[in-house]
Amino acid sequence: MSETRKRIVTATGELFRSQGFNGTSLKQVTEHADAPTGSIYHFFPGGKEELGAAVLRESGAAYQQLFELIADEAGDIVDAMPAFFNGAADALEETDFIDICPIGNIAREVASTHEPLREASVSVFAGWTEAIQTRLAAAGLDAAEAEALANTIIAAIEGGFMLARARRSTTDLRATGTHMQQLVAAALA
Amino acid sequence: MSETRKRIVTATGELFRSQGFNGTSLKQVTEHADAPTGSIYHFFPGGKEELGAAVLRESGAAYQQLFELIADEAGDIVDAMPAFFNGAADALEETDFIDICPIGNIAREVASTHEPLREASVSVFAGWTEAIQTRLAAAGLDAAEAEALANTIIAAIEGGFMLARARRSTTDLRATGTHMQQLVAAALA
DNA sequence: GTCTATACCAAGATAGAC
DNA sequence: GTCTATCTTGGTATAGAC
Repeated sequence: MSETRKRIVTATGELFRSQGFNGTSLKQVTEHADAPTGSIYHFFPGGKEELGAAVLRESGAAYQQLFELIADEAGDIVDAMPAFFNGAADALEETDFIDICPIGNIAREVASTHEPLREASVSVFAGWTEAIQTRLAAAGLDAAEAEALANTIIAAIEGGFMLARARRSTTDLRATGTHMQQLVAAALA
Repeated sequence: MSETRKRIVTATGELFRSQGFNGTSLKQVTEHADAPTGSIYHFFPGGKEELGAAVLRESGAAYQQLFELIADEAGDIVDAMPAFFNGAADALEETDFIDICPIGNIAREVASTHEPLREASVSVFAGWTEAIQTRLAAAGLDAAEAEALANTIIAAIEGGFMLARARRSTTDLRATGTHMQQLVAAALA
C-alpha cells in the first residue's frame, strides 16, 4: 500500500480526533499529510466521505487489536476492565485530552447525515463487541448476556471519553473502569 | 424573553441534534427559526459560538428537569434506571434516531476547539451529576461513591446514545439500563 | 429590534500539465 | 501518480435601511 495513502489516512485520523469530521478540512489534511489535493482524490475518488470511512475502518481495527493486547496482558476479562479504562485515561492525559478514539468522536456527529460513515462506524463497533463478547463467553457467560454486557462496556468507555475530554479530567473514567469490573465480576459469579 | 430568541435557540438545538455544531449553518438556523440573520447577531453578538453555548446550557437544564421528573415518577433511584434508559430509547425510536441529546452530541465534537462550548458542556454535566448524585446519596451512598456512580450512569447513557444512533437500534440501550440498575442496586446493598 | 443585501473567505471538488 | 491552479458553492459575519 502506498506511503502517501498511509500518510493521508493517519493525518486525517489525527485531525478527526480533535476537530471531528465537519471540523476538519481537506486543506488541513493536505498540510498535515504533506500530500497534494490530487492524491486525496486519487486514492479516495469519493472525496471526503470515502476518506472518512477509510479512517474509521482502519483506526477501528487498530483499536480492536489494542484491546486484544491489553486483555491478553491482563490475563482474565475481569482484570482487563480497569487495565483498559486506565490505559485509555493515561493516553488522554498524555495527549492533553485530544480524543484518543476518532470513531466515537465521529459516530454521533454523522450518524444522521452521512450514511457511508454511519455504516463504517457500525462495522467497527460490531468488531469491538465481538472481541469483548468472545472473552466474556469464554469466561462462562451465555452468548446473549455476553453481547449485552460487551455493548454496555463500549458505551461506558465512549461516554467516559466524552466526560473526560469535556472536564479535562480522567478521574471519572477510571472510576467507570472499576464499575465495569464490578459488573463483569457480578455477571460471572 | 423574546419569542424570536426562543425560536432561534429551539431551532438550533434541533439542528445540532442531527448535524452537530460544525455541520449546522446559521443559514439553516434562519430558515428553521424563520428569523433573519440580523436577529441572531442581535441576541448573540458572539455569533455561532455564543448561540451554541446558549443552546447547550438551556437544553441541558431541560434534560435535567426531565430526569428529575422520571426519577420522581419511578419512586426510587433503582427503578429510575430502566425508566430513564427506556424513556430515552422510546424517544430515539419515535424521532427516527435523531439524537435526543444535543449536549452529548456536541461535547466531544468541540471539546478541543471551542473553549466556550466546552465550558458550557461542563456546567451542564455538573448539573446532571449532582441531580443523580443527590438521589443516590439520599438512598444511602456516601458522597464520593454517589458522585462516581452518577458519572458512570451519564457516561453509559451518552455512549448508549452513540451506539443506538449508529446501529439504529435501541436494544443495547435498554440492556444498558438494566446493567445500570444492577450497579445501583449492588452499590446500595 | 427587524430585515435585506452583501462582503469576504474557506470549503469541497475538478482540470489538465507533467 | 503527483502537483498547481481554479471553479463553484456555501460558510460566517457585517452594513445600513426601516
